[in-house]
Amino acid sequence: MGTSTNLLVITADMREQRSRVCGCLERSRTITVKYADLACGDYVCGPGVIVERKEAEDFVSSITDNRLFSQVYRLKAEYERPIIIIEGDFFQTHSKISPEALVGAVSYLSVIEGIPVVQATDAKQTALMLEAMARHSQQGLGYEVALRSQKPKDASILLQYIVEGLPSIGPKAAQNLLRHFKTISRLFSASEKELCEAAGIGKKTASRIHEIGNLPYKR
Amino acid sequence: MGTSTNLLVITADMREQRSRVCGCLERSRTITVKYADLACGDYVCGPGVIVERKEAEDFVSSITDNRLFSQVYRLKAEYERPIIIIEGDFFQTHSKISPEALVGAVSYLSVIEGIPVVQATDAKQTALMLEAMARHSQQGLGYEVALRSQKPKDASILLQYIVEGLPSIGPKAAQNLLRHFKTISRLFSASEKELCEAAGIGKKTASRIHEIGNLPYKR
DNA sequence: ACTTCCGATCCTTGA
DNA sequence: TCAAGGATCGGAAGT
Repeated sequence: MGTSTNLLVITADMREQRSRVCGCLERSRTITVKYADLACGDYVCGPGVIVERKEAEDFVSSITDNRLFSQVYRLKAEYERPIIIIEGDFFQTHSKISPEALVGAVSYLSVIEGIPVVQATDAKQTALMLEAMARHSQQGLGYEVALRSQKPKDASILLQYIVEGLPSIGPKAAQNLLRHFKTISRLFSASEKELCEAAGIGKKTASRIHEIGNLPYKR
Repeated sequence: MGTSTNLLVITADMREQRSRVCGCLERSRTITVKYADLACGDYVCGPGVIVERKEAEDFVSSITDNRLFSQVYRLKAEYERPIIIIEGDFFQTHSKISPEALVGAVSYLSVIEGIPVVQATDAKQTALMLEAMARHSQQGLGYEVALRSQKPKDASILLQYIVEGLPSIGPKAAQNLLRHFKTISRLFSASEKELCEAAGIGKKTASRIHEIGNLPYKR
């Protein structure tokens, strides 16, 4: 078919510049690679399409140390269609993580977060995949793309994120505190006794929170 | 064991009944397998979650004879969240299809259709995956993922860490804010104008901080 | 992601 | 009514 006309652009994160994937992409005739400092993700393949590329080892360790989940949170906040590409076989890493955890992670991403998880065998295949994604998202396939609707960006999750910074406060306690005090400002002006009134917050936790809120910064 | 309470149901298509996948599923303690004549797809893992399972060879031939696309159409028409599981390595089939076409198909499914394409090595892994998907779609995670982890222990660093949770506030700005206000409590009770007095904080950042500190939590 | 472990919270008892 | 005990929840750390 009388081919294509428009130039395809992929914007890659600076840190990926020296990767084999970028090497392959730059060799491609149909793709122009640009570089930028991306706040999250590694490759922008088209409007709203962000790809986070992870080598198998890195995928596994990002599960282990919780990086994956905060990354997903940011990807979803900034782009319509985040995609994760895993390079290599993550069941074959030398980590002691259980297979259930790996399967669970993929299921979590697909079912709960709605993020496609694509597996590639090597950098070359990743590059090929990125190229196809760029083509699809920039030129479409002849008809309009029906993207799943994205939830309106939720500021409440941001508040929770901040409150979770407090020691011994996880997601549950953060939600309870915010439900009770409504705003962060009020949360930090509350007395120890008032803090106890929030569900799940006892004397001990209350005093810890209060202490930190009023602890003078030394430096 | 005390685990869960509600049992998980997966509805499989009749034609899958004698497959190894169903064998594995039926052996599972947590899953109940039911059978039905499904109009499309192979496994219903939860409300709106349909899985189409394809062995590598079948995946490839479904591309060449265009079956894949009509199947996807039906899956999307009937279910909220279609997922495709490919069993085996589809780059290793005996078909003459080009790698580009394979990669292109996966990209199409992910980018344009928003359908996760999950690769499994064998029937057992497929079963494991189905189980996780059933659990996630029927019961959710069962817990909440922590937005932040590895909180620092040292007091001053902790304060900085908390303040860094604010959007567009990095280490530098956090330090400046804390030096100026000394405590988190005061920082969050400050007015917009007062916030500007801290080094490196302009009108825009100040208003952002103030906004977040007084933003009511919705949930 | 999952599992395990431990401390904090909450709930019941019983004096 | 309140303190002591145990059941439960939630956070943190490890795989």
